[in-house]
Amino acid sequence: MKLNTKSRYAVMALADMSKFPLNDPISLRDISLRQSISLLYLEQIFLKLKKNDIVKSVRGTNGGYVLKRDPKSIKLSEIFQALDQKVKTVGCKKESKKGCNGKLAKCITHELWDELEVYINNFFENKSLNDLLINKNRIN
Amino acid sequence: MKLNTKSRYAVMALADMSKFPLNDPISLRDISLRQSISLLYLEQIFLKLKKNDIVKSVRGTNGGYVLKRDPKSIKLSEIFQALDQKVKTVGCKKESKKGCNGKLAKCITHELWDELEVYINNFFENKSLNDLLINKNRIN
DNA sequence: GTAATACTTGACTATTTTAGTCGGGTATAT
DNA sequence: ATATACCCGACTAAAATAGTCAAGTATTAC
Ligand code: FES
Ligand code: FES
Repeated sequence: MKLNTKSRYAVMALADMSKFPLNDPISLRDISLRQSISLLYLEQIFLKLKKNDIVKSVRGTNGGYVLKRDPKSIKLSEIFQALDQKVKTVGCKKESKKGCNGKLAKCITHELWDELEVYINNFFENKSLNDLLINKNRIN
Repeated sequence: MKLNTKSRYAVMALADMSKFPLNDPISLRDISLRQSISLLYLEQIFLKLKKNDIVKSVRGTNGGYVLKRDPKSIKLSEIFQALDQKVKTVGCKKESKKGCNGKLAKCITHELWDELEVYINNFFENKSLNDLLINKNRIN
């Protein structure tokens, strides 16, 4: 089980932003330099964050992105969702009656994996952007 | 975040086995048929389970695999480990002093991802094969 | 003793996913 | 005007996944 870079970078970038005065637009270029994330990749990521109302954009010189809400109210689960990222531990389609084996009942392990999915989603549900900043006295 | 089929099948196959009288060898062919998992793939999986002392093999006619220990004592974490499967949510090498950004300190989000890793591993650590069988009255 | 069953092992491969890049935009402040 | 910075779709190299294949060996049943 691996976490992909897109989600990781998204959280990293947003965490970076929330260390600065809110309402001040922050350019992706700055984030890119500070966090060593490819600018072009960040653009892709932020487009999705914007579409999902997590940030808003300010165009033109001195433009950039601004957090749309208080970091306290931005849950990690929202960020993941914004990037179309899902925790998928079951092998079947949840909506379907069929199991991962193609048969008409769910397999022996279905319940287990479902439980795991809920368990992991819980983690994301209970973390806000703000929770990352408790250590305000860090350098990076 | 996705779970791969190898881990999923491994647990499924072992769960299948633990529903039958222990000490009776069960052939992969049977498991393959019952659980609709490719026989050739199962062979690959069981080789690793064997190397990691989770099952033992009995060759020849009426042979198959036998659980080496009580299902109560086989933790999911062991099964995953046997298949070289790791939960990896951090972007960096844990042992290294460097962060995922190549810099000399760990990044802003490192602690978060590390926490998540521990959290997920906990789930696997606290589940045994036996926990899957509480519903003994299932068909599949 | 020979056939059938079933494990053993390493190598190989198609497909999918990931982790980005590229090109050509548009809007805004100075 | 011009530089900055967001916007957007399409593209691609590389890695991971999900298997398959070939060529065995050991054991039991007849
Ligand atoms: S995981 Fe849902 S049926 Fe197997
Ligand atoms: S995840 Fe470890 S340094 Fe970024």
